[in-house]
Amino acid sequence: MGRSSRSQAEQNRARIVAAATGLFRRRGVAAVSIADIMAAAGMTQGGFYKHFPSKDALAAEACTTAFARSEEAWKEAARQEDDGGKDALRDLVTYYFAPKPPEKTCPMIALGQDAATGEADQPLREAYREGARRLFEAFGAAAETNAATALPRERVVLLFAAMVGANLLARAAGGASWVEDMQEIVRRSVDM
Amino acid sequence: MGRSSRSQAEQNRARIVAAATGLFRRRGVAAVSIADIMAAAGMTQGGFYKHFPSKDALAAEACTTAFARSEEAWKEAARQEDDGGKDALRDLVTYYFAPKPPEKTCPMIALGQDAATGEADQPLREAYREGARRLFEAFGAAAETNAATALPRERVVLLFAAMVGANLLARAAGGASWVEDMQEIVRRSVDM
DNA sequence: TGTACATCAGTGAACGCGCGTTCACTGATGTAC
DNA sequence: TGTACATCAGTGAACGCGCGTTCACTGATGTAC
Repeated sequence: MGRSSRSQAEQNRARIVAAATGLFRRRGVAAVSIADIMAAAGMTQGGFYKHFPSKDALAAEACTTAFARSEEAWKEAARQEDDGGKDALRDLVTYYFAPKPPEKTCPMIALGQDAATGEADQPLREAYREGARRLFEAFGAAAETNAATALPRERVVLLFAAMVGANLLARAAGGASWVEDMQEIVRRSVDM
Repeated sequence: MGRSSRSQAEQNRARIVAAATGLFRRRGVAAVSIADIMAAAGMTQGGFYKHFPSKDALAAEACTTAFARSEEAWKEAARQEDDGGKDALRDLVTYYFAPKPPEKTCPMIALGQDAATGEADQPLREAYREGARRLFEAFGAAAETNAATALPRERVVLLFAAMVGANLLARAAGGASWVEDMQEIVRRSVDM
């Protein structure tokens, strides 16, 4: 096992980022070790520092990736054609509340603790702010796709906050029935 | 320094729980060590296990305490007389969004990651579920104090979710202007 | 009430362990001629 | 194109450190007579 080619190394780096992104969305940054990440990427621990200067640097990059993947999925969900594309926002919220494997947990929720606890100027915090802003804008864009049923801006903002809050509680409070009711109410509120 | 009296020991135990409650609300359970807690309580590390069988056991108890303190504060805020007690829900939401020292962070947000990541039957998870349910009920009760402006149940549930979501984002995304707008919109939505 | 002794809350050092990071080494890859 | 050498991606063991937990010890507290 000697030196890898440039393109192989590039692929390996991408595998590390992908593995980290999934693990961080599952458990948060702090609860995942570099050994965990490298094992998930199919390499040994020592090679990590050939690609990243520190865990924090990877955390920031993986955070950006997590939000980018999430944003793509949101846009895909809002673009769905099964209702003629008329209820983009409803499709988005339905997708957001649908059961998903833990490595697809919403990064706003999964990385919230890490972003909140870190230093104010930490790259992770900046990546979180930027990523959350983009999700917020994607939500607003979905709300505007159908002019006939356009919602007032205040209602859109309220729905976004409610959607995030309901999923935080769903993740933390397990299958409590009042939380499931809450998700259903938020979902229905999009139509009103 | 020999044996403490029973009442002194009882006080010391309470100081450990109080210190842990504040630290956990600041940084979450995982990011706080027993050495941190015992130092904050003014004792040395070794004495911890004279009061608790493990960190997890303290975590569950401190989680219960965190929610109880939060519930008391909510009820106090909703009971305020400066507007004649007519807008209990508005007072509650205003209190919830008001800047607070980090050791008074909402436990639904601060402990969400720990509750979500832990085992399903973990005592911490159970304490979180129970605590969150009680805050939800306290919110509902505040919404019902003034029959003249009583809100439909669906609206109350939506507002609760939105309030929690807005504060999660405020904590994680720092002082982003769209998040501050969001808090203001949620606060105003109580009046409509 | 006073004395003798058992109890046990708190101390401070130590335990094994997993963490993030470093390092000497390997050998295929990339480069210079 | 072929040869000689420098580079460096990945390995696997080690580093110091802080974690949760354990333990021998101390001496004031609580108890029995």
